[in-house]
Amino acid sequence: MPTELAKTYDPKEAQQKWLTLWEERGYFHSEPDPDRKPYTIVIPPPNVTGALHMGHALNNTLQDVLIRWRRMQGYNALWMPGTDHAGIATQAVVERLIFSQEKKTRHEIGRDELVKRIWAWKDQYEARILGQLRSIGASCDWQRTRFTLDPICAKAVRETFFRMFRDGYIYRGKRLVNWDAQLQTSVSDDETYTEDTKGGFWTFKYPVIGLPSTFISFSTTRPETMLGDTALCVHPSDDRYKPFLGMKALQVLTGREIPIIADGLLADPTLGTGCVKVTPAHDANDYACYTRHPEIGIINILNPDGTINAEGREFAGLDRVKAREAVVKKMEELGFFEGKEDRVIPLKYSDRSKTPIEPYLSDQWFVKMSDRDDGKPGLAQMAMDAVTSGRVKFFPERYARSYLDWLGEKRDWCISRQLWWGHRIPVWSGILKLGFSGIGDEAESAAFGAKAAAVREKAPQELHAFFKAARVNPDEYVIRVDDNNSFWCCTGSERAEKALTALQAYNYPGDPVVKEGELYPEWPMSMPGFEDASVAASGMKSFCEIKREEDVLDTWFSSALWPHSTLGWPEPTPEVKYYYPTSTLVTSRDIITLWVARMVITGLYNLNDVPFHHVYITPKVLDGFGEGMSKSKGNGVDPLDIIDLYGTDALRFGMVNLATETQDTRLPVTNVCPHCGEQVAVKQEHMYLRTKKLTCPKCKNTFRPGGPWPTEDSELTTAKQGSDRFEVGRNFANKMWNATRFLLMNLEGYTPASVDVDTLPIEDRWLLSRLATVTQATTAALEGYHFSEVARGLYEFVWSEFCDWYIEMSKGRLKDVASRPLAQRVLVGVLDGILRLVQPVMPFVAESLWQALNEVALHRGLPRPMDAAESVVIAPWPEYPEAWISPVVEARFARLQELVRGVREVRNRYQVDDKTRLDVSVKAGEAIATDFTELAAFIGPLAGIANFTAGSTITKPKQAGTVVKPEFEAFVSLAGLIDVAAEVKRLEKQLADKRKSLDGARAKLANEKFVGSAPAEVVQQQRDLAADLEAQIRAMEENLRDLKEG
RNA sequence: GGGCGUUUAGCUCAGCUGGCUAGAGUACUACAUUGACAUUGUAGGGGUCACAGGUUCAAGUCCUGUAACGCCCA
Repeated sequence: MPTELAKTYDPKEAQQKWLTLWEERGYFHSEPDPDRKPYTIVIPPPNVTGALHMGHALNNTLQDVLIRWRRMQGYNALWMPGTDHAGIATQAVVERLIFSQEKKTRHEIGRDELVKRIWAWKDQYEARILGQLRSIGASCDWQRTRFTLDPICAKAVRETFFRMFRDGYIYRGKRLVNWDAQLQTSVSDDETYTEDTKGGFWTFKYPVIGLPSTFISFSTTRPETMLGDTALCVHPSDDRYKPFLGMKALQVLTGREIPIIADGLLADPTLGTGCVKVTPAHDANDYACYTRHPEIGIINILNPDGTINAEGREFAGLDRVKAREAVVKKMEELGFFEGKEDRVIPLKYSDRSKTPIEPYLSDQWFVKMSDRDDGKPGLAQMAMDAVTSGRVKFFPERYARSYLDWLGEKRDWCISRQLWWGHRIPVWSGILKLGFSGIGDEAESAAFGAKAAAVREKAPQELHAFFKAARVNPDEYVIRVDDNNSFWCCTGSERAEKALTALQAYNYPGDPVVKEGELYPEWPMSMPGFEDASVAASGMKSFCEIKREEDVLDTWFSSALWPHSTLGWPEPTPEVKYYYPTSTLVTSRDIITLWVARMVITGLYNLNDVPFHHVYITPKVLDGFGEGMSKSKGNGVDPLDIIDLYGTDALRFGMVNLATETQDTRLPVTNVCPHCGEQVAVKQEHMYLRTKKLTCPKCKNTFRPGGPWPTEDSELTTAKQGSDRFEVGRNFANKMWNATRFLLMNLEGYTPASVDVDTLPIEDRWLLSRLATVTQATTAALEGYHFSEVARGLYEFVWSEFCDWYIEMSKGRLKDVASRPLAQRVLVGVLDGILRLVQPVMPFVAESLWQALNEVALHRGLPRPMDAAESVVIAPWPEYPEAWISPVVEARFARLQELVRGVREVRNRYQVDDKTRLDVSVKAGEAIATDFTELAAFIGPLAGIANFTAGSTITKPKQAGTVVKPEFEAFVSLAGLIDVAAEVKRLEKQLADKRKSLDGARAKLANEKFVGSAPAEVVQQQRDLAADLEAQIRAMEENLRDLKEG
């Protein structure tokens, strides 16, 4: 006999043991195999800045459920893991760390060193995150782990960029970005937050040119931007200003003359003076106005560090805050200041540096999304078609709309980021050496123009010659001539990239390198690896320098390729051929646009096929107060705390259970007192890490509440966090554990054999009918991504049906030599099915019990026994004959349950001890009475009955508790125990309820329209209901009369 | 401002194409403690399904509007 199971399930032991075993046996590894159907998921790569949170736990649990289920179904299941380099987030974290430790900025340590440091950070955090994923049981193919910045992904990025550049999808343009003047980079909208800030609302006036003593007033919250004003703007219908339209005003600080224009979208006649200034380069609305009126021009007044540039004339060099003061002062001196009021203004801040954002016009690279007129498909339209045609489906369906709405705008995608951490843009700019000062007479200008044209024509030819000499094929690069005396060269291969890198580093003899302390300058004449090309390089360099773009690509550019880059594209690998397109993507709704849409675009563009067929959007886990969890709010929960407290199975069950259709779900959290284990509810005032110390109401010790604290507290232990929503899963695991424990204790003499379902006793047929139903429902729920239904269905079946009823009923049979073997077979067979059904959700407890069962009953199963798989992870997904499902059997069993529950209720009402056996008689129709008599052997023990009789002519004994049901009436003799007054009261209340229901049913039936228009079966249902109720009411009235008389 | 979603028992949620005498878990109450399980068992109390209209024989479910909350986009 095997060792007996412990009394409770120990998740920690199981987690460690099975993770090791699964990994050793390579169950999670997948290789292309044309004979089998693949099922593939690529993980949404978590970024390497931090730790996993509840959202990751949810998202990855659901992916794992799908993968484990499909693997059992026989698919060649691949779950591709990896992490994301998360450009700015990671760089900002590391920069902040370096600054706090060494007081150095990134400019001081330099690009190469910073990137080196970030790689070190990445190695550390990637390991941590992958470890966390493993600990939640994720059955990823770890051998295939990728990183968005690794060489394989880099190749895909370069190739995609190159193709898009070549095909004219990538262009360089101006764009108003959110500029972080502290970090000196643009940040995306979702890296900013808005906060109400004390500010001012100034009113100034500009003189109208040509009309002496005439001024136009306007207000602004940012006076310093006046330096960049290029127009005044009023509403076209505003009569006050109509005479001024077409005239000019004087920008008094710079002396520029600016037009007075009308724009209905920008100016609001009801606000302030009705006139606004227009600063296209420093305000989003004004920029939009500029795009409608490009003739007004656009002037950038800021340096990248936030100081005023030369356009600001006398204010140049001032910081933006100082500039504001100076501008206001000057306007006051000039007499153009009209007033100021204090005002609270919503101001945008950078999430990374916590400094105010400046809207800033800069050169950026874009991917063109709109339709094209050259016959090539528009990228946005392509991705929209994939969804409208059904090649990509969203679950729940409604999310297709956010996807289509967003893509429908066809806004170009800004892909450049002024960062050092990321894929550096593979483009070199050519800078022509023209030797022109920019100041000269017309003749000089003309000569210059001619020379420039010649050089512009010549430079690309020289570059082609260089590539030829460097043995780089013409299809490995693209040169595009710019209209700004320069050209762009995009490289599409590693060799081309190396060649240009060498060319950039190569110093033409005209540019000697003078090293500090050395007497003679260096005159490098050769390029390592490209020696043959040095002559061509010299030719090129004599009139043209090249320089690689400093910017890197938006992180989403590399994540957009994830479904194919991870498979090795652009190489024609067997993986790309076999696993692409992948099956399902599981992700959160806030990145449908940022990520999902872009994966579809690149998938279609690069491989001419969608990246996945299904997109399942996960719910969002909110805190107990309905707010989204976030690091800054400090209201997140660490999944590892949950694992520690309740076990991984419980975490996973909880996650699956909360994944409902409505999507948002609250997770009330407690702090677990580190001293006594008491759960202390988290209150809203604890948010934002405001509460640093809590006292346990039970043991009075103090601790620090759980949260994403940046550092350890030397004095207080930090509490772990819990939530009673995970107790359900923990208890469920323990329930299965104990059911198995019971079984193993009763398996002595187990012999496997086939069972003939038709000849099985009622309780077996009932259980198998339920098992088949639940199996079908579970499979269907998984197919439709109804995760919560999976959890609920299995919980209900295992706990309420298998444990509460079937196992209880089996206890008697197991003691009887004759019925024992069959009971054992069914118990073992059903448990076998349960463990397989549960495996995707709760793999650790399932494996523990599977292995235990394998020791004593390896050969098992229904209807025919077979050798069980060596691990439940690779056991086949259950499927049972449709014929097992029997409504008749289930109805019969439901009646039995009704009777047992009724008797128990009477017993409880009179507080009769469980050990005291009661006499029960049942009055029912002939067929039902016979049925009950046959089942008496079960009814007895379940309800604690001494003598049981059933028949159609049974009369109610005196002093009996009564149970009235539609199909029968049961009498529980309670000689001497009946409390007449209480019983009368109870019956009267029940009668009132029944009469009310009956009135409802009768009203319906009396309504001709109902009888006439409702479906026949619904009408019949009401008739049956009314008849049932009438019979019950009659019986209850009779019982009531009896009581009152007796 | 536009879009999407939510509002059902103290709490967390089911309730899909209308047929409900509105469910589950948890919390609460009572009883039960030596043979699977107190991470348990048995039973009980607890809801005008946010509000107002409408459609329908019939509305928690469909439609319109209102309110509150959440998310996304401007």
